[in-house]
Amino acid sequence: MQTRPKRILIADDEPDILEIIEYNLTREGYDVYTAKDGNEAIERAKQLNPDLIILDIMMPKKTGIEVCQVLRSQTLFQDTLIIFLTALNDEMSQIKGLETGADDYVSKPISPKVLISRVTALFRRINKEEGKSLSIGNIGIDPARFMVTVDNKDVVLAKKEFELLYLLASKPGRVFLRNEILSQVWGTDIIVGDRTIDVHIRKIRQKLGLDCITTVKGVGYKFEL
Amino acid sequence: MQTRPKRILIADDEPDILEIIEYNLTREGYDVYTAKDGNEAIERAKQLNPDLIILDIMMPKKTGIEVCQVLRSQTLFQDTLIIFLTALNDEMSQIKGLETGADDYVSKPISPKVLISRVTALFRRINKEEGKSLSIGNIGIDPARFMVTVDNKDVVLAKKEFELLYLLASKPGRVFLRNEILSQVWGTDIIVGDRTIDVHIRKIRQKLGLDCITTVKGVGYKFEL
DNA sequence: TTTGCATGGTAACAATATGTTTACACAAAA
DNA sequence: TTTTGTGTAAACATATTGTTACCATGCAAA
Repeated sequence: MQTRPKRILIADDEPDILEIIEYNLTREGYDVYTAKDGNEAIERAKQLNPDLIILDIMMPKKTGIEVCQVLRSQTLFQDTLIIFLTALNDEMSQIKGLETGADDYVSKPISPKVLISRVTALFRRINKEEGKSLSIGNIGIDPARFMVTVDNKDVVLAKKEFELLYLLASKPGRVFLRNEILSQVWGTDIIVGDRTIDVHIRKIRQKLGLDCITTVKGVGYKFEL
Repeated sequence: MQTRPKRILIADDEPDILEIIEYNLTREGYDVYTAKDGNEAIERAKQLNPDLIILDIMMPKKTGIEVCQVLRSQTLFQDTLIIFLTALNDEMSQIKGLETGADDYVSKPISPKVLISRVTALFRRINKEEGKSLSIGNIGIDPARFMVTVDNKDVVLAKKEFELLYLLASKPGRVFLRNEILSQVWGTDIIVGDRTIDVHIRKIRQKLGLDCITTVKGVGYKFEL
């Protein structure tokens, strides 16, 4: 299924950074557009309706955070992906503290490889959410409605629970290592204990009322009826 | 599928940092080596051929960036992973870091947890080589599912059992010495008794219900139908 | 605001699967 | 026969996971 190239808007006031990112993302097959300050970012976002916006925090006219807030207040950009570029650690913590509605953060200095991997990861995540519902045996998983059904009866899962189940069910039978699960569901930077996975697995098993998740000791978990 | 421990070279002129990183990564099971300036880093890299090099930017003799450039110019280090350690706000090194082809960066002050998570993430990304499934006669061995099938019936093996079987089956007919088996499945550091292999072999034979592993007395074992 | 609830993370402990060693029987070779 | 190596079962130790309870947080309703 061939889709149109994803449109990416980058806003940063440093031409070097802009150029490097543009070069790398273009090479990956994206349609890349640029803006060099906050106001231009908003303006171009409106005319381009990009799939992803990469915002530097420190920009003239409007900061990335302000841009994000402006955009998020409009329904058009409700689902647009936004990545923040941050230079400083305290910026990072500041952002994370705030409810900014960004989908990811990348700190400077930017490694093109890391950025690309984050971008593709984000698009992949979105594709999954848009992907049609999974149906394995008597279990239905509908990312669009964020719902799971067992024997056509609705089961309500919390966010993390759902994401975890969806990940496992996306490749039934395949074993997911604990590491894989952590980075896919929790992200690479977030550090949580090992027991966390167990607890969520348990909750899923409990709520679904059937044993569709198999433990592979010393390795990970897999979805299996 | 125990692979040899990944080799990591850390270069930093601050002994404290070096020690903290070394301690944490060693505890994670990596083989860790250190260097305290740029020249030593290059030298040790050449003799060790590490899988990952962690370079502080600010070092005597040669900066991390220079080290990176030197190494990257050689085909041997073309695919070696490189992580930069950067102090905050170091704009210059940021820009140059981008051009030198580092795979990731971690900013100081260093959180061991974050560093470890980045390191494992990097290795995982590189490790796309998931073992291939084997199929010998009526036996199927699928590392992705961590499953063995005999006549299309699933057989559940424990981790070590699976790894052992996978090793033997990877080269049917070939005899693996007890030493080889130990180092491949258990690793070089771990010391276990001789009977341990026997016991696992026995469990595999038992679970598979057929004799596909042949004993070569005084030598080792081989997989054979 | 306060309250209550849902969520998610963690610690502590229990339960269980797995791995290792021991001990000994047996078979083959010297 | 003696020696050496291997198979087997059971005991033991350990690692891994399951489970529960508790706390912090955020959010929504009152």
